Amino acid sequence: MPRPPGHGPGFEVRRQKIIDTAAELFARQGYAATSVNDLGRAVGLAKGALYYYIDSKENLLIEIQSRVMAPLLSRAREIAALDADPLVRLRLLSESLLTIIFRRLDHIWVYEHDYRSLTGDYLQTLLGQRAEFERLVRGLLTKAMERGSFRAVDPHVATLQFLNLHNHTYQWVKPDGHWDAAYLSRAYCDTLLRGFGAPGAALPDVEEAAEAFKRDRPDLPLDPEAEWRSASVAS
Amino acid sequence: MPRPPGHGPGFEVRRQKIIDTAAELFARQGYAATSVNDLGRAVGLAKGALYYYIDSKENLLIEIQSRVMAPLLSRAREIAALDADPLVRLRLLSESLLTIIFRRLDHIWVYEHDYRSLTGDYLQTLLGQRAEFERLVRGLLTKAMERGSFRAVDPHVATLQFLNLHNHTYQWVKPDGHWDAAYLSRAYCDTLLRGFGAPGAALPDVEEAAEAFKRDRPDLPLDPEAEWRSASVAS
Amino acid sequence: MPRPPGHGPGFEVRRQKIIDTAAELFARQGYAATSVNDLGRAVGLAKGALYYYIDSKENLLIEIQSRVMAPLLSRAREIAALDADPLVRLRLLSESLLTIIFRRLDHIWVYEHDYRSLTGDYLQTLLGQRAEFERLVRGLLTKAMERGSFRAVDPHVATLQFLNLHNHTYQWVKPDGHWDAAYLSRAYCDTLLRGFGAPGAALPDVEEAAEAFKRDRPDLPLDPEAEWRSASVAS
Amino acid sequence: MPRPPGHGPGFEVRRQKIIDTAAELFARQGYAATSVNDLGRAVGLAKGALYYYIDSKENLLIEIQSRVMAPLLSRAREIAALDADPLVRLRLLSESLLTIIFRRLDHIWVYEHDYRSLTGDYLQTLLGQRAEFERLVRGLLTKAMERGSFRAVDPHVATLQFLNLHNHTYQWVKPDGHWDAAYLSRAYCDTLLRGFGAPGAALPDVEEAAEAFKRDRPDLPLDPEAEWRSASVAS
DNA sequence: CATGAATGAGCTTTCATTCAT
DNA sequence: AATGAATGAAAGCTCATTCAT
Repeated sequence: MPRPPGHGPGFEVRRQKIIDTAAELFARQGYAATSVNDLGRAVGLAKGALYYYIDSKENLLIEIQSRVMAPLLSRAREIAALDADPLVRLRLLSESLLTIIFRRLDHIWVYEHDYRSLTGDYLQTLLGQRAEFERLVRGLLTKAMERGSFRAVDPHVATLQFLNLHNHTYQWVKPDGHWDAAYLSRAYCDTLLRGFGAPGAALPDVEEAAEAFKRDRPDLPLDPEAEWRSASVAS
Repeated sequence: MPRPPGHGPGFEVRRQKIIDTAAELFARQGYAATSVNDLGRAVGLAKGALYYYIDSKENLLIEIQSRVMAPLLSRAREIAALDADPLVRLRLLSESLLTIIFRRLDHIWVYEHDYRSLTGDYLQTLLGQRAEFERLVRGLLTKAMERGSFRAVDPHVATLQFLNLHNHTYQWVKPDGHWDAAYLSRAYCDTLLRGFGAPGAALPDVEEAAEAFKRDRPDLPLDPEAEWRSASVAS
Repeated sequence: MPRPPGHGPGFEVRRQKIIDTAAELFARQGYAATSVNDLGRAVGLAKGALYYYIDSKENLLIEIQSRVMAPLLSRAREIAALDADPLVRLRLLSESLLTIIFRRLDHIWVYEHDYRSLTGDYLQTLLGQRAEFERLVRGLLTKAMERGSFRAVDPHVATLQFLNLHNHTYQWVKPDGHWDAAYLSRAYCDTLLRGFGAPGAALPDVEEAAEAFKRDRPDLPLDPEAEWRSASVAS
Repeated sequence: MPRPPGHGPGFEVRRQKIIDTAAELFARQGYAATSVNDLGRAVGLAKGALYYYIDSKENLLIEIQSRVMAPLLSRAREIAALDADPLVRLRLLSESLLTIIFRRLDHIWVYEHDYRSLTGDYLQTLLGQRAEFERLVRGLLTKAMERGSFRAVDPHVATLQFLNLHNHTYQWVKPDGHWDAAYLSRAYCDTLLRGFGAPGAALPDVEEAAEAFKRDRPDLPLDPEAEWRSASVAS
């Protein structure tokens, strides 16, 4: 997103801080119920000054959506491409998704709640990205069925169960509670893998395999460096 | 909810129509983003005339929430009190919940999305009712564990999985699609009962038992007569 | 004020009741802050039915003003024309004015407070009537000076003192308190007659003379029959 | 009343101008009958911009009431505490009150007419301040009776006469007429002191004594510097 | 006589956005 | 880089009034 030329070094830092704060407010009060005034007060900047950093209120919403979508999709692509049992990949994908939810709960609230306030092109882009994520999940589930690990169920319905189970978590999770992403991911996958599992099939030790991957690549659930690289995600 | 005295016979009919329309608009655009003007245009009434039927915009939200909560909770209580295997009761509860979601998708959107726009007493009441529903689910899950049908898992986490799976459905379901509430309920419970099931336990034929109940009481998932009786739910 | 022809016998009764109630509400809440709805509720009539009896909200204000002005001015003319010492006539006029204030405090509130909400012709008429009342008072005061009962003071300023003293009473008087119109009138006139009195002049026993008049004509302060004859007052 | 931080130098000036204009409009049309739109038009500002300066319409009313009450009560306290004959103090208090009425006639209109539109805490505060003022007057009248300067009359009724006489002046006075506060005060006190005076008592030369005080303290009737300092009045 | 229903203008207030400085 | 000031549109809601029945 190109800016007018000649910005000082602090520009981007402050800009990111503003988006952070916006996510917090939008999550707490809703996008429509949060005023630009509220945001200005929260970041300690007069309304006029805010517009030096942001283009519009809707643009903030877009940025927040991107911040969720970009790392999520980039990690999902990577995990789906791993050379590992589909069950293990599902387990890793689950933890990656839950990790983002735990780390940036407010962004997720906005992502889940207010994406329908978006209009025009960006909404289309976003829906496309959501569809891609869904396809990645479905691909793994289908592979597990083909291998005989899972019963033959409608892959679409199975995918939606996977997504329901994970995506609704933001509604009640508390980031500083006594559960973490790894714990919940294990519990969810326990249910799903058994639930989808073919009657006779002996499921591999998914947990151990996932552990091994995470030992090698601690950034696998969520890259901490590029965490909020809001670079647009090529679809 | 008694109205000021002296309203003609058409009053209540039109009033219900207005609430219906409001649910539709709120679902599509969000509560905060829908103006009373929009609603007036949609029902073909000037803004002023609208207020002849409604008390306030927030009151519409309350009515919509009640229309979801009242039948849901009343049915849930009844099902939980049935003399049947907890697994069967879970299956019936699942279908009841999904039936409401299918029948009044727009109400559910509002119910799930905009309950945080409520203020004051009613919000407290609503949260209390949601908590009661959650307790009913947890009670059945716990009983299934005590009987040895389910593995010993954290009942709280199990409850949340049940709710995640069902409650997120509104996000993608299409009421006129090729799935119905019974089909989805079967799929969800297939996953959950197997997923939670104790390794050696032979699960009973839940589907057949549930069918029997529904044959006897076709209104069990959702009473069609009193469907939207928005009578307040005694807590 | 001619009505559409063919009104039943109860019409005028109910109409008067409505004006009474309006005066009560206007006095309590102010003319602008009282809605036609409030009035309807107070008289137990739907808004639509009200307009069968009244022409408009402003018209109510006019009627209330008339109900004060008509008896006040009619009595004032009569008293001013009496064959009696000007001091006695002032005393009788004072009591007449205070009697109206006590009897219809709410009308007086409206009269004093909201006459400026009137527009057009009627406001002019009303101001003319107020001026006439003022002239009657001034006439009596002037006569008292000419006779040497009063010091020579600016008659205009003296008149305004008389009016200030009486007309502001509505602000704090309580009709069911332990003072009545006669008591206050005596107190006010005590102050005024002594205050205006010429240094050497021996003031007559005004109280006794006034008593005599009232014995003969108990209706002198305020005609109870024609009390609210809202017939328009010829100016 | 500190404003949100960071207002330019012109802010307070314009703010005061707006309150002035509001007083003018409220006086002419009444508080309830004056719209924020009217006010905006009168000060040449769009409705939205007005709210940059004011908090609410009711707040304007509060400020106007304060502008009357604060200087009035502060001066009244000071005068009541003077070491002088109660009659002289009454004379000074009278002139102080009339001076405020002359100087800010529109504020007084609002003060007298629309105080009942106030709600909540501020109304209570205001009524308390009005009661205090009344107590100060009554105190002086009582002292004059104790000294034998005045006849023994009901102090409450005497107080109300003092207040009626002065407070109703706003109804007809014209600030640019040929009378001023000093003239009217002299006339009113002439009437009251003689009217209340004990039969045999030789009243001191109140006018001369009052003149002496005013020569020493030209700001005694009304401090011109802090004239509209709307600082809250400690009760 | 009286009602329920409707309207359109107006109310107070908040909003996202702009811009000269 | 940031501010104070301004705008015009729109928000939720109330109002006086009308009228078919």
